[in-house]
Amino acid sequence: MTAEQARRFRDDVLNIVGQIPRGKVTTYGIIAAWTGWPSHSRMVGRTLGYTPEAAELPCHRVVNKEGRTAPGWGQQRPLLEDEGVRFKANGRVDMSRFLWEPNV
DNA sequence: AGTTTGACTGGAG
DNA sequence: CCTCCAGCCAAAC
Repeated sequence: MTAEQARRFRDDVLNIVGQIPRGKVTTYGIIAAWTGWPSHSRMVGRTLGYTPEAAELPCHRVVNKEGRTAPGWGQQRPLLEDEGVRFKANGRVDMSRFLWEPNV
């Protein structure tokens, strides 16, 4: 991955996160696939955690594919519940109802 | 330049 | 439900 590609990847990730509607969530894998780098789901998480601009975005609306919130970020669940996202008894987001995917 | 590290995923036990 | 492992791969050590 060249520096140029890395920059576009980061920009795409941030752009997508900014488009997640209130009350919806999406996954690292979906974002990675949409950028054209489907095997970079871990890079999506890294980008959100280490890029300052991510703080301006609703990055709490990004969860893993099983609907689990980010480790070490206890505020994420309350933030989601405040905007209507329901969690199942097992502590995971009800993905069948709240998953959002980017429009092509 | 080699090793470790994850805001991941999928499968095994 | 849990943990562990393999594959993943750029970034941080």
